[in-house]
Amino acid sequence: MRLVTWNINSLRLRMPLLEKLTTTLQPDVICLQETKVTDELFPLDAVRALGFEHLHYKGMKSYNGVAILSRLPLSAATDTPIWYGKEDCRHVGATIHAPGGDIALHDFYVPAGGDEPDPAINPKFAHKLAFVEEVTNWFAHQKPNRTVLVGDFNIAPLEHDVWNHKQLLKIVSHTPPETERLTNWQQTGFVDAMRHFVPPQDKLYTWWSYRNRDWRKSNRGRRLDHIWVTPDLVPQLAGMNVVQDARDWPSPSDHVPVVMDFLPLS
DNA sequence: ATGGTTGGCGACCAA
Repeated sequence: MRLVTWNINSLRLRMPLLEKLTTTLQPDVICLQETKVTDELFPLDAVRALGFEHLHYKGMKSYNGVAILSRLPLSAATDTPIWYGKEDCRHVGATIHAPGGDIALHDFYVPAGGDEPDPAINPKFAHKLAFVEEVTNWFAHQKPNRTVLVGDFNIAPLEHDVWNHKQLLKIVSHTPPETERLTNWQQTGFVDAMRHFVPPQDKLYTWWSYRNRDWRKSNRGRRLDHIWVTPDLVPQLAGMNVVQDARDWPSPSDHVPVVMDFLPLS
């Protein structure tokens, strides 16, 4: 099974890029964030035409929005909480009925958190911290197995998940309050599947700001997108690929897709 | 300390 996570930054604008991703990489499941489209306006026919017959999505006008596109049958989760009391379309869950057995899948778009890393003066940062805490508590009260968490977590937890660790310690996405909370969330029972393939001392990015003339030359990236799995799935991990070329596709998202291959389950 | 760019929408805000 080939799984992709991608913050597409407007699904309707980037349908041609979704098609390119699909034809070149042939994923079985794609998790999208920032679809920026209401459910009524979701491009259902175009997505089905790419081979994704099984869908679960939740969108709103202008902001946020998450979607799971699948070639494999799925059952949409109905027990996902309303985080921070806001129905703002940052999480969908589903059970994927894969050939070797079911896999639970969660697709998250964690709040970006604004610019000022102080929850007392920045409500967006307070929202971000509380969101991660609530999600952590939810998973802490479960015994997850055969579970995959993906998405744009908007936090780069490790020193080499950013281009300059020291300089970014005060920048939202890499501050200690965020990275500590992300670690706590992960420790509710998950393994960082991307770092399973790339050692922590190697740089690893999935996002490069639009605000760079030449993103490749400056290479001021961050790893904001993640794939976590429960330990029982680690033996099934077969390969990982950050599709860095997608940052140069026509009219690109500022995030690139991350691909994870799983061996058949038994 | 500041500016750099993009998307969505509607005459700015979020990232």
